[in-house]
Amino acid sequence: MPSKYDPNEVEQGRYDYWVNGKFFEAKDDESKDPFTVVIPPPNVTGKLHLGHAWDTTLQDIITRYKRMQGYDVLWLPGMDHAGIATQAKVEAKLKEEGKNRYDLGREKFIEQVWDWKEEYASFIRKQWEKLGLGLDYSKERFTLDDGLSDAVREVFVTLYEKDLIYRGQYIINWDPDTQTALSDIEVIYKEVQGAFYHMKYPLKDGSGHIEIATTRPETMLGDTAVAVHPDDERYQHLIGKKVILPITEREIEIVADDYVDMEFGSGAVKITPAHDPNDFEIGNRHDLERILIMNEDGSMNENAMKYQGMDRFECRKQLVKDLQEEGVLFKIEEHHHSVGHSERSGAVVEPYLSTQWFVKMGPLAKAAIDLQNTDDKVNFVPDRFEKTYLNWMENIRDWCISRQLWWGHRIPAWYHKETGEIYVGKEAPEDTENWEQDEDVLDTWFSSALWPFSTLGWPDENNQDLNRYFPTDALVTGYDIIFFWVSRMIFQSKQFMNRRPFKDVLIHGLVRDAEGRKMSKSLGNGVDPMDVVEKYGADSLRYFLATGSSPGQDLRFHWEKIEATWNFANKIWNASRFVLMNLDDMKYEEVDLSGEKSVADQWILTRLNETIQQVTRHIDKYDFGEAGRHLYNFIWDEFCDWYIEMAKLPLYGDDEQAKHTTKSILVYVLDQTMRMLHPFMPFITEEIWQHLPHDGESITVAEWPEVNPGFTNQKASSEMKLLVDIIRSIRNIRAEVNTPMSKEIQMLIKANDTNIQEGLQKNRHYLERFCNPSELTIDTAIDVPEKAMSAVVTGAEVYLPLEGLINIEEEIERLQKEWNKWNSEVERVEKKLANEKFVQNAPADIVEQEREKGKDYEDKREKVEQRLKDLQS
RNA sequence: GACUCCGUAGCUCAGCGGGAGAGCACUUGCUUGACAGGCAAGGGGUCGGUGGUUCGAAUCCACUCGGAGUCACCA
Repeated sequence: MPSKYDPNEVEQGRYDYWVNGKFFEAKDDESKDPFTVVIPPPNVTGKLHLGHAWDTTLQDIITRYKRMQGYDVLWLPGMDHAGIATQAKVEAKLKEEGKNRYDLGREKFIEQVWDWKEEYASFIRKQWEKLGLGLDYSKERFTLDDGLSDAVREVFVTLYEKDLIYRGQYIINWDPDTQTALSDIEVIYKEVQGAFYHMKYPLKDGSGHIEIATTRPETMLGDTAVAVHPDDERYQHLIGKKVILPITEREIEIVADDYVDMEFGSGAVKITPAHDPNDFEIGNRHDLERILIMNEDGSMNENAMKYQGMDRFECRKQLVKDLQEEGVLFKIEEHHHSVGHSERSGAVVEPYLSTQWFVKMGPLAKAAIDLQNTDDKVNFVPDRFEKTYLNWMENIRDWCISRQLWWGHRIPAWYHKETGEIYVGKEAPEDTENWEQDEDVLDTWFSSALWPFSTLGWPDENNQDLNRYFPTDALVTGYDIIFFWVSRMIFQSKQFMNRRPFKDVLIHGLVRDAEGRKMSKSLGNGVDPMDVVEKYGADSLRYFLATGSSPGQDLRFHWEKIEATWNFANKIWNASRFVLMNLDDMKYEEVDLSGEKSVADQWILTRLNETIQQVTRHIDKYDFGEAGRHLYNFIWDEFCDWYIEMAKLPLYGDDEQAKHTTKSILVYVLDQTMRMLHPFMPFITEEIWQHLPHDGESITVAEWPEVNPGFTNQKASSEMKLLVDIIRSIRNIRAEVNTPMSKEIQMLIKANDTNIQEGLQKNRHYLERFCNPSELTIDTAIDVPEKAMSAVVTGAEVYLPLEGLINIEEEIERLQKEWNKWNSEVERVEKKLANEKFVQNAPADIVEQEREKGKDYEDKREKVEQRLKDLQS
């Protein structure tokens, strides 16, 4: 093994070994409990970003952990066809070639998209490989697979038959760029600096005019009324009268409607039922005409008269100019307001009258909300996101699911060529020549909503996978898609499986750049996860992602942190190198922990137990950060800094029995530690595990460590603590008086009692190795030399006669400070214990702890005080 | 307008009812037989503010200041 950890070397070929060994495949093993996770299917539009890397790393940790715990784990991979996004990419590619999708025709175009899909799918699989994800490729799915498409049709038809899907003419969000309808959540509202245009519409009877204001003046071409509040005294006399709409010269009526806010603007509102959702409602109440004034591409249509053919924004400019000249438009105010933009294309979304398909959300949402009051509820982690979810569900509106695209699931509805009758079914009507299928496809999220069960074989209810692996156990995703996906999976699963789709949903945040900004193409601040893997290895990236923040919080990307994680990996690498170098070809069968153990042995085994307990507990709670920190501290601060150093004594000594036990413990502890670290850092742990004496083919299927109560030894722990305290205090003094470790000095240790003295005698070899004394005296009574540095630890005092090096005044000053420290501690504890309420109310063990601390502090204070007296006399 | 999150060491973040922690940065020393990307020792914080609950608050509650976000409304 090289002395420097080289991730590329370590990761090379490892994934193939895992995949070929089928370690990641669900075993359908009835003797084990199943544990299922379905991957949030990435879009086949492009490459994975750090957000994906984070999301999948968390899932990999969960599934590797459960697999090691003996579950029959299924982690199902797959991808999403991502309707608008993918189609847009392919259309952009065509545009470069000077073509568009209509040149190709539907069939040819879709063939091209499939080519694109295949290309990116293999790219994504390559990235999953680089990240080391333990996916079961034998069960990989794609949202447009036959089975999943079958599920989509089944759901559509069933909901239609239950009146939960309907077709109708409503105001929807229209994206004139991609020329498709969008659902409410695909619209992003952005604050923009716009204008408020004030206009006067003349009354037909010539008795004056009525003032209205709008932010979208071009829509006036489609106005079919002006509305005022029925109680508004200013306008009482005008209700029912007609105004002449400028430009078009159409007569429109002044109507009264409660919707109008008297306080806002002039209190009169122009009504454009075909271009505004509120106006649409008002139009329905007053039976108003709906005049559409735009084409689907955002240009003005024939109803816009002389503006026909102009783009909507160009029309706005020209119209404003014309209206100003006519004196209709008399004021333009600056106005800050939010305007909807297409999530995909960025185009300003047009509220647009259109015939579309909708999911009636009321009953579905109610069932999903009610589910949360049952034992079958979805457990959100962190739980605050349940509130986010419920808030949204409670205020949900019907879901527009048809999209004017070609790439996606074609809506299973046919229209009779002559009668116009609608037929909805999984297959085309038999007399197919008389029918035309709906041209549109379904919202991508319509199919993703079925993902947890459609991937497992539904609607075939006898499917084995479905029966064994559904409901799934955990879903991991970012808070940004709770509405898009999580909530929709819940209500669809409730509707079709009558169960929750997953027990737990682990919500994480967003990856941001070092300054806390979102990573975006326009800012150019994105980091490619593959670059990180290239430079520092997948293990470093994964450990950073898993431990860099707490559940639900965002995560800032810092190269320095990745580097720090690499250092950790390098530390592990070298510790393992040390262990391996000292094993002398020890075989797995030769590992033997039954021999007599040193304090260090007993201590490290005790700490290992505690670490197993903590790490397991934290992973169970999805607290990967805490789990990682326990491992980090155990490996670096305890195993490397102390145990390995202490193990060098027996290893370099000639007690063969002790040597064998030490080697066994090194192997055992390292093995157990590598297992716990494996879900976080799969590559390096597998590499090390393979080098260690081991049993089994791969650490991926090794058993998760369990606490061994026989190994916990508190007495050894306190003996160890005393040794560490003494060693530290001596190092401390050496540093204080600039006496390097290489220089031998005399050491006197005064033990508080004979027990302690015997313990220290037994372990004096450690003190000799770590402190380098010229002479080491351990006794309960010692003659304290006049000129000496001293330290007080729990159970003992340390004296280092350092004549010539010691500055009495400085030493007195130092001791004075120490005395102050102990004194304030004593006072604090005394005050606490003097408080009757504390003694009465606090738990007994806490009170007892305080009493013991108090004794210890008093003892230390007294010893420091005595030392001060000696020096000052 | 409703809701949520964050404010802890110079920086990035843990901890979330019983004595302030980590990584990086900083200071000093070290050719210690795994690692100088290392080892050893150290400096550094009235845990945003004010009240309250409690024997005890960084941790729970209320208010408040500052930052971020989600949803709704926006003629």
